Amino acid sequence: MSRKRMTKQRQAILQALNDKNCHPTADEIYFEVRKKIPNISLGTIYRNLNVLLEMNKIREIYNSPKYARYDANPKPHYHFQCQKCDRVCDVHLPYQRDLDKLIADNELFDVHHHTVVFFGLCEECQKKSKD
Amino acid sequence: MSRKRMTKQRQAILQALNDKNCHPTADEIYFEVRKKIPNISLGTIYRNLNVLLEMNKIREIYNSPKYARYDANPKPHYHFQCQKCDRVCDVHLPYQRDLDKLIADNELFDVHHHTVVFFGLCEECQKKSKD
DNA sequence: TTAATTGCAAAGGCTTTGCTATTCG
DNA sequence: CGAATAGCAAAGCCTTTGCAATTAA
Repeated sequence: MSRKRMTKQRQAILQALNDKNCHPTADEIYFEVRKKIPNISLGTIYRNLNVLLEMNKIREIYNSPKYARYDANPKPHYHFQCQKCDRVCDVHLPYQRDLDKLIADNELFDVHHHTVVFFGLCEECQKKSKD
Repeated sequence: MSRKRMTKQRQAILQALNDKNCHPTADEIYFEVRKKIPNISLGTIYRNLNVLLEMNKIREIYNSPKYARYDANPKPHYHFQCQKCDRVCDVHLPYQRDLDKLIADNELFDVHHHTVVFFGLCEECQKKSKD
């Protein structure tokens, strides 16, 4: 990893992210930062977000897969995703319905359901990393 | 919603999804189904997956946002996403570290962490829907 | 000075869509 | 027969990347 600078663009992006209480998309950050740096480009936004991720200054929400995955079981249940091979499997932990109620009671949201995804290494990738 | 048919293509896609124990991407389904219907097109795969979603025969994993969202807080915590306006906010429920251990003890996965996302209506969208 | 970074524009990669021909019911 | 669906290809949309000019350290 190369030595990182703190450019005014990178500074402004981090600032914009800190000012938002909800979690913006790259595009929303772009519009926010353009108030201060009108000619900043969207490419710069994306590049800086990726640098800030590398530096562990920010997080990407969900670490979700870059493209859709489908499940033939429509009942709510939890998943595991391997961080190495991206495989997604079911997890045998019953759906915790009381969590929805807990949130609904403590926040102003009207909660319908929730999803849980565990991340780590699947059996096969654990074996491979021992080689 | 229009009256749905059960074409051999739709049938084969559903079959392929049921046969996989892990959760495939559209592309993986495409390659699987082509063994039976060699000239099926990727557009048909996507269109049918969307129809099957509408019919509640299958689920899309995560219901995650279509594009990345960023978070200035790198510590693990849970999120709420509004199903109407897509806004993503923090939820004040402490990270349940014991869940990771529970899964690691009961499955063959090496679990590092997990994410939780609650879905429902945010305060503003609840108000709007009363109008 | 010089390696990192920016802007711009083009390219990538997954997903959707328009159109015509087919096919299920 | 008529509406829904398939195939094909083009378009869309978010994100990444190549390149020459600029800038932080």
